[in-house]
Amino acid sequence: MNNCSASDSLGTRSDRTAETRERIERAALKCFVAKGFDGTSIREISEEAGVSLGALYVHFDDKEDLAWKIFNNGWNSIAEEMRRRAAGNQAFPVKLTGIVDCLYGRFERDPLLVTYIFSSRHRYFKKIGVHRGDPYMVLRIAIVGAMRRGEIPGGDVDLKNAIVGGAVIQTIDDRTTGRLKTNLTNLVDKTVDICLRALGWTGAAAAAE
Amino acid sequence: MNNCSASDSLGTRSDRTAETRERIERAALKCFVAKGFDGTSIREISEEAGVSLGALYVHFDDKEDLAWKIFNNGWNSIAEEMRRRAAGNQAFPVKLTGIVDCLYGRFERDPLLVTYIFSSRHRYFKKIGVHRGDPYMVLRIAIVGAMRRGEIPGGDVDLKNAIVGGAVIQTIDDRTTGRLKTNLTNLVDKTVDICLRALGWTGAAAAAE
Amino acid sequence: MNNCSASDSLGTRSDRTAETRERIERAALKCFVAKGFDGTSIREISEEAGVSLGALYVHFDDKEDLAWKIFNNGWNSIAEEMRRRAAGNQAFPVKLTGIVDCLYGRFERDPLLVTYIFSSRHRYFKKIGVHRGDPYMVLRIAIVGAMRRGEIPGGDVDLKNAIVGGAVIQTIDDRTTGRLKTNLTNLVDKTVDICLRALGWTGAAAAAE
Amino acid sequence: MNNCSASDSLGTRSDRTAETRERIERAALKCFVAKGFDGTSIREISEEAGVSLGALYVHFDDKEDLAWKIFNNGWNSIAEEMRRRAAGNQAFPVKLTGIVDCLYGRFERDPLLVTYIFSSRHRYFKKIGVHRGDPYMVLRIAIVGAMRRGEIPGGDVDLKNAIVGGAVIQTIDDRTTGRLKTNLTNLVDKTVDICLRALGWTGAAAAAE
DNA sequence: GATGAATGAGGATTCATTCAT
DNA sequence: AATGAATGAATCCTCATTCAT
Repeated sequence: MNNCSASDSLGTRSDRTAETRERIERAALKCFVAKGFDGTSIREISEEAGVSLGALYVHFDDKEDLAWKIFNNGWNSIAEEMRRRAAGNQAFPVKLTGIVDCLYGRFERDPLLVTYIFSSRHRYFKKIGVHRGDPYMVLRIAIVGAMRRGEIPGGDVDLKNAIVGGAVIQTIDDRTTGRLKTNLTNLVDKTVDICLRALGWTGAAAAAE
Repeated sequence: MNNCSASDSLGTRSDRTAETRERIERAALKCFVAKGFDGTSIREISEEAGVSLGALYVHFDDKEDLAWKIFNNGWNSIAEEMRRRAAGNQAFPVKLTGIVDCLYGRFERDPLLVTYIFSSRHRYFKKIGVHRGDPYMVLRIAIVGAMRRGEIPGGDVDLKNAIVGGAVIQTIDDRTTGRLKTNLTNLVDKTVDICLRALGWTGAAAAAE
Repeated sequence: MNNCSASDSLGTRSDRTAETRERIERAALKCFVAKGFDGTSIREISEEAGVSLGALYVHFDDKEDLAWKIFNNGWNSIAEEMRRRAAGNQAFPVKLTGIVDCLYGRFERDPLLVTYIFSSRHRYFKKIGVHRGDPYMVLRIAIVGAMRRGEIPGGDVDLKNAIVGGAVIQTIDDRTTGRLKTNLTNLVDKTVDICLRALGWTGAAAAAE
Repeated sequence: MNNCSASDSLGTRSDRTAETRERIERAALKCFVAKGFDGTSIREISEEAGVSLGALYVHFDDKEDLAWKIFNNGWNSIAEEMRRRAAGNQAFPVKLTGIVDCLYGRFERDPLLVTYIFSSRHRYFKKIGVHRGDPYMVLRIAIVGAMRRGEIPGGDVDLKNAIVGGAVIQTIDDRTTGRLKTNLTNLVDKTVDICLRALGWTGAAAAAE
């Protein structure tokens, strides 16, 4: 029924296959953010994606698999970028800036994905457990490292981690709900400053001496 | 709590009516937190509450009404307590301590309710709008007040509000997921300290001079 | 809870009881006509009647019993009046006028009841069967009598009965739906004239000779 | 009726789809006539049709949509045939014969449909309104035409329309309830005669002169 | 008699999933 | 790979009826 000529914009079969899969994922993302996982039906996703109902099951095992793959890809991709930017021997403020910039930048480039990741993360905590490389841990490791090196005072790692993590998440949340009007990429430095102060970072003073 | 007659543990008819309603609300709360609104069936709630399926509709219009009333009561109750504790001419640290203590205390006394409130709040933002007296605004007003009085430096109210608010919410979240093991009531002072530092509060230094 | 003094407008207990029953019947009548038997709930009836839900079961066995009693009382009452007006040795036109006048008059005095009777009659045909005295039969007997006496030509009793009966019923129906605007009591004579002509009545011509 | 391939009694997919839809409509028709709209459950219809419960919602929006489509198709189909048979310059008796023959013929060929149409028509009067081409109006227009041409005396169009219309409807009704035993197609001429007499038609006399 | 909370069977509808084409 | 009709379990909700007060 589909006779594709050589001049089609998407030539090969696998190109088209991948494109369909992509369309389904984007449609699902949009629906899940708007109405939640349970509030979204397979039919809605297929309509939003402009494909048939059955097409979904060609590319994904089931609805849960679809939601999971979108989450997991995004979660891992964010984690990977955060790890990269917080790696090495950079000073803590540089690492923190990398982490915040990664999240804020992602959000402004793809708000749907970041919103989905953060709002559905609880659903998958049991499944993903806690890995050295997940976003929570990347921040935690950076904080512990800063403490070890004396960049910030020690103690209460879990509390400080929660507070700095929550600060970033809530900023994104407030941006989504409209309470924050500024493009987040412009707030990276201020956010980092406030978090550094919260953590008792005194490097600037030291540097200034 | 009940005026019981000699012949029955729950005397009057209206006592029993109120008790049934209460049972349904607690059961719904438990289910909603465990499985989400859409993931919870009316039947599960009624079984958890130990009442018939139909009893639910004697006390609430529908499932949505039930969820809304639980949320709204809790939200208003928390807001009311926060307002009370942040009112008057107290110094900013005192107000902030009141706010944090209110939330942490509530959580430890009724974790289900606080978890439900915070995890379902997005669902109701459109419905409740932003009022002078809601939890978000109580904190914001305290921050603005502190800036006016020179207790903390000015600027970026929305960002600072997000950060401090997020800090508290995430602390509660981490407590729920087990990342934080300490009873939150023991973390009030430390949390307030960190938040004060984040906000650039210099009162202690000033006081020390 | 009800302490009725001697000065109450409805003094005795049985007066009040009868009044409640009446209120329920009228409320049910209104609801049944508006939304049908199945489309009307017991709760709606009790609200329309201004009594409690349970009150209904004090006066009637169940919903079906309520509907039946309203129907049966009305049906018998109409039949009884029709029998009386079509009785005796009067000329056929007089009898027919009595029948039509009875139905049209009833309708204009109590449209709800007559509408209910005619629209729910099929529901009860099995239960009431065909009696010598029911409305259908009263008309049929009058027609047969007129044939016997030579007032109208013979033959096709069932067809003629259907046609004359349908004529009257449809007139009422058209009045209900608004297709007929004239008060039916003003249409009695014309209706009778048309029916007489339909039945081949020649008495007027004979009388005129 | 179906183009069957060699390998299957119902060839194409769309053939089977249409057949399923048909089966559901016939099953619904049977149930609605037997037990009324409200008295019929979706499950009963699906069982009668020999399809799954969900199949109903593949072909119709909901129960109401199903009932409406059956009614509307039938109503329009009858109206269309009546219009055709009452069209042109034929003499009034011919037109009336066409109308009555159409209804009686339909009834004897498909009693279920005609019974359903007439017994559920009130339910849809608001929705369909009054159109030039609906069954009521076809008769009315024929009567008005006959008056204009002097075939029958003038006056009281609405009343006469009601009476003739009611005559036909009641005949069908009496046939359904068993009060009339004769096949209606044999009663067309007699019915028309009686109705013509009711309307004061004198053409036969004139023709006889 | 009157009340209305409580019951639970039954009804309409949705929805993830399958499978023949 | 893509389609969409078909399935039937599961869900929300309604409703007649009961019964303790």
